[in-house]
Amino acid sequence: MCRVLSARHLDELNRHSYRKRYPPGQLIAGITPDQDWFAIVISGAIKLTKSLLDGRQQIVALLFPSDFLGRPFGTASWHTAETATAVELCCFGRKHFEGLMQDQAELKQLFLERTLDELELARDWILRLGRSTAHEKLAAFILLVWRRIRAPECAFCARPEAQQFDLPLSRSEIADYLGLRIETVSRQLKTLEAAGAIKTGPGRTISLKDVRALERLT
Amino acid sequence: MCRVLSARHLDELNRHSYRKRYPPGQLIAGITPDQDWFAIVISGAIKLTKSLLDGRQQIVALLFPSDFLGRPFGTASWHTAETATAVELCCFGRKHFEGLMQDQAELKQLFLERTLDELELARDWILRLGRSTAHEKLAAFILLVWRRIRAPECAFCARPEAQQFDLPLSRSEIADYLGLRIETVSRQLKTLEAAGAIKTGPGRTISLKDVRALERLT
DNA sequence: CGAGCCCTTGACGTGCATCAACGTGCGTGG
DNA sequence: CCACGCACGTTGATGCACGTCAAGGGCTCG
Repeated sequence: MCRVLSARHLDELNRHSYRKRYPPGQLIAGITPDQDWFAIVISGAIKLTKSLLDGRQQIVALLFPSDFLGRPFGTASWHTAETATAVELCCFGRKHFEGLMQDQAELKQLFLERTLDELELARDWILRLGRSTAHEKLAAFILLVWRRIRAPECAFCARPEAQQFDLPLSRSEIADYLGLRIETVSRQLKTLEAAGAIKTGPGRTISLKDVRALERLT
Repeated sequence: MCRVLSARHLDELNRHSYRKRYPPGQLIAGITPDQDWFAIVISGAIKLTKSLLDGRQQIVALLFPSDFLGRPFGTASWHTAETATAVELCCFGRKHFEGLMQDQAELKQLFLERTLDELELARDWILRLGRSTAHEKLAAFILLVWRRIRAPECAFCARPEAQQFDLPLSRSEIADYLGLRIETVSRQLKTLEAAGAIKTGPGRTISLKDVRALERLT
């Protein structure tokens, strides 16, 4: 945001924002049709999930630092938001943020372009879910996390060159993200490890051994 | 658009627009990073498809009358657009449309909200692809087409009460949309027919026999 | 009439789900 | 201290939904 807003506008924005912190695995209240706030992710990772009536559920998006959370303007956005790791948010009152957008064309423009980017990402994911095999999905997932974690917006997440990092999701969350079962996730990780592409550590640690091989798999 | 723009603005918009018609199954040129126009679908249906390097492809969105086609502002949107049926578009020069949006807050606001809706739809589809079985996918697809075809924006498509209509896609396109194979699509349609939910006619005709049953399947 | 699509139908194969058992680490309470 | 439960992950055996392969039917077009 610093790139598009003037110092004066940034000031105004900051005066009306407040920080919130959440522990891992916590439902973030208020993601309902009448949600009254709006936020930007400062650190951590957030899952947006949708589910069918019988309980099957699917993570439809992962949010990382610099991503927006919440839907201003209008109608229901029917999913839940839950923290995957510890999370810090920068929040605004919804009405207030909408007002700021109306006043400051640059802010609205930024939000619009981000939304277009999100749409593009969602459609990429549609391609993945519809047309990839289990190991392709896992390779894509690992690379996606790696890229987001090293991104400049994520200043405190990891050194740019780190080949080793922690996945922000548990096995069952990965399964929900990739449209698989947890056993399949486990087995495919072993397969990737056997192929020499990665090395799984204790907990959720993972080391990249052969990025090229992973990329070839996607 | 008539709802949000003043008569004067509508006039201005119209003066700078032009109509284009396409036959079925035709690639719509210019959906590339440097696309120089922008359009609204007047009639017909358009497929947006993405594909992997080895040729597997997936339809990531279907556009119906009143939907926007094209990405203003900035970066590449990497997919192709192809007509499914005969299509009529209302086009604008890209630069010109961007200018209009900057001048007329209501237009930009409309576009933003539409984009947010599209994002929501894309995520619903992620849930479908990740977590539904083949017949659930088909039931959902049939209902989706039915609803869009009866929608008020689609004034000339079908009578609101029509239980019989034509699918805008061939079997292999349906397969590409649902992440299935064409044989599976064919068989699942038969299953739905055997269950008394639909009746398949000649060509792409379909009649709904039991909407409730279809809805229960989704 | 034959060529080429699109669609259907059947037989068969396989990737992933399902079911079940077990190991591991961690907190809780006896 | 161990016993216990519990969440999480792994591993193996089995099953099934959907993919794959192959053949054939109906349609349109030259």
